[in-house]
Amino acid sequence: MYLFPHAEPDTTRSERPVGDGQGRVVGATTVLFHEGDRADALYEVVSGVFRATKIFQDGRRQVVAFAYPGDIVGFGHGEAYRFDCDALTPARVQVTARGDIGQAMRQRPELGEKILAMAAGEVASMHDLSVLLCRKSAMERIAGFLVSLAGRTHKLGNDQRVSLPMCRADIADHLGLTIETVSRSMTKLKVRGIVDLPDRGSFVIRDLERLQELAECETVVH
Amino acid sequence: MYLFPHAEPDTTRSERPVGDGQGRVVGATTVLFHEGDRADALYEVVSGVFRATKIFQDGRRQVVAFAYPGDIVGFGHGEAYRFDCDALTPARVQVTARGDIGQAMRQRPELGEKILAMAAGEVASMHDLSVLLCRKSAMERIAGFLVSLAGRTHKLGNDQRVSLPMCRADIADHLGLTIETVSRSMTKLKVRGIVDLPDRGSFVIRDLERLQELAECETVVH
DNA sequence: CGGATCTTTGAGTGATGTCAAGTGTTGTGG
DNA sequence: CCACAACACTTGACATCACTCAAAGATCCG
Repeated sequence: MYLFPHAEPDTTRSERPVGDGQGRVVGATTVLFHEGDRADALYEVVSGVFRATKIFQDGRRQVVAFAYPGDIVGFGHGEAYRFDCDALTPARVQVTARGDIGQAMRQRPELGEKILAMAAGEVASMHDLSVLLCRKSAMERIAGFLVSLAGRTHKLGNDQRVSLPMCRADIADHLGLTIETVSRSMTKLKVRGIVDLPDRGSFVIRDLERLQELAECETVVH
Repeated sequence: MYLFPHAEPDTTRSERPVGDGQGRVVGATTVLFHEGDRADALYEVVSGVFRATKIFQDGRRQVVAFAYPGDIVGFGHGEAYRFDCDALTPARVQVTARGDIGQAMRQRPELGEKILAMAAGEVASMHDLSVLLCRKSAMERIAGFLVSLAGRTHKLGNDQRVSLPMCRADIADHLGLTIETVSRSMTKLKVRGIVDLPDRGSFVIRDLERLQELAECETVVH
């Protein structure tokens, strides 16, 4: 269900939309927008995974969020986008020009409540992130992150292969750790038999209960 | 300017509103709501400072936000509030019953855009928090926090006394540090002549430039 | 004045960051 | 199909920063 199914995809960008009624199709590494660009569109992820990244002068990077199908990116910005956003996998997005929102709301006031709900979702996920960052140990953050990923991809159970489309550096910059610490923590989880790491791009939860114990604080699953 | 100036204050709570047209008056330590309460009202801070706190099973605490005049609390929750909120100082809040929002939006669709802006502000402040938490060193977090406080109270300059209504434990739990580390970092800032700490409840920036250098990454000032 | 609470300061420890080397994987061009 | 380069990931050794535990000031409030 799209909030604004009548909205035209934004054709002013370099990546041309492929009109198939399913929204714009983009390849991996496609940039949706850069920090500082005029925030003139919302993107609902239809398929694939996106990465929202903020880069600081000193070269440090924060991965603000990973966006999965159903998530909306480009919300909660003012005039300009506050971070870069690019695709980690081939993906599809539903684009809504921002100007259309006010218009749509005037026509269909009940949309306001949907927008409220969207806002709540966005704020909630930021809460989750800051909760994750406040957890003291690297292990807790990693465990929490993996549980959250499994939940978002509807594979929150034992022995299901969960895709891990982001690299270690992305995870590290998301959790405020180094790639070495991420690697060591994951290895430790593997050695303890809590997860399996069949290859770079995926993981399997072998003992969800213990993983959740490690994650400790209630992990909000979307 | 209030979004819903016609809204009646919520009279169902233990703290009775004092109807003076300026919203409800509350004393320090007054609880606006607890985590888990039905999220049926928004609160705009008119004066004073509030604290949003999340407490975990293991006893750890996260201070999700400090709310200053102009800030809106109670936004971005679903059915139930996601954290506790109480006053750090005597304060006034403008209360809007949540049911009134949908109603108000139907009547005045242009409100939708205001709500969008509110959501943007809420999301932005959560971004800022996670940025703060990702900064590696304790010093950067403290410096960033002090700069942010000075900005929010419109005293972002040298030699102005800025109120510090929250205790060290609140700061620590906000920044993901311990009170000892907070204390040591503040002392170090004082020794270096960057800030002055005339008493518990306030600080004075003596060298804004150096403080901002320590905070490094762009600190968004509200 | 005295107790309670908050804050500061000190000493020691441990987790995570840093630096560095080594292994594995992917993709390209011969 | 293989060789090689580029990149991603893992592992190890060491250093450092922040946490823990402990005690000693400050400040507040009766």
